[in-house]
Amino acid sequence: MESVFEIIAEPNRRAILQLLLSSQRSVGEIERQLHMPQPMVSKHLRVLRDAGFVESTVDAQRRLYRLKPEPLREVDDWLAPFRRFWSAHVDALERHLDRMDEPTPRKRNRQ
Amino acid sequence: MESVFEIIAEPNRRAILQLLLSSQRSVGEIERQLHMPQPMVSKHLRVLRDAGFVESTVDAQRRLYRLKPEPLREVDDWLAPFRRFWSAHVDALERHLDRMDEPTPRKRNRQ
DNA sequence: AGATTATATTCCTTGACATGTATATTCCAT
DNA sequence: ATGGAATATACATGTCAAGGAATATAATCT
Repeated sequence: MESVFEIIAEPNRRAILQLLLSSQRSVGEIERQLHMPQPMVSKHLRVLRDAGFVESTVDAQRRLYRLKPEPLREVDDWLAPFRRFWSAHVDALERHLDRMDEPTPRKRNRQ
Repeated sequence: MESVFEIIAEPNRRAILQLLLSSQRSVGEIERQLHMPQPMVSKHLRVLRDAGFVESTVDAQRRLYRLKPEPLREVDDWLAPFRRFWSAHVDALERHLDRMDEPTPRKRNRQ
């Protein structure tokens, strides 16, 4: 479980991150708002914390978790070169790129 | 294997998508450039095609695969609300949000 | 101190998926 | 038609992580 991508592949973890967008939360709050069993919340938070997505603060018996979104930058960076592709005239751009670096210039049938 | 996030969680699939950024490629080209066995390439391409990440064109015995990055938009959209968090003054923003929606206003020790 | 609340961890099971090997399919060339 | 190249599929295997149940740890309150 190293990759940032694997970590956000889990829907519950994404839900937790989204929940933390608005404010920090205790484990119990997350548990209630997302309707997940408490051990499950703790386990996902552990993964998120180890990967640097969240950090925790002690408040009595509670642990308050807050967002630390730096790791998401890696996803954003990976995504960057793809953005130009969905910039409206996708088709034109696609075809332009396809003309470069033709493997074998031959007749070609659309499937 | 429904989720866009799960699909790009696989490193080889991300590599294929990145390779297709510059130009369309045949399966054999992908195989050679990424040093992956051919069945593996075909299988990952199958997943990517089913999910709408790529489309294929027939060229003799070859299949040319090209990028179709629309599904990545979902990732980009999900990422959007997090972007403001890494906008330089992360700390200030964090603290601001933490002041809202306090669970129980009590003394709080930094961990 | 004992009871209660809040969170973390351990153990176990199960399912999903990536990979490898082998084989099937399809198309081209001679 | 036969052989070979390119790609896809089928089958078997191993791994890994998510999920559930139970329990451990830690802090609070009376």
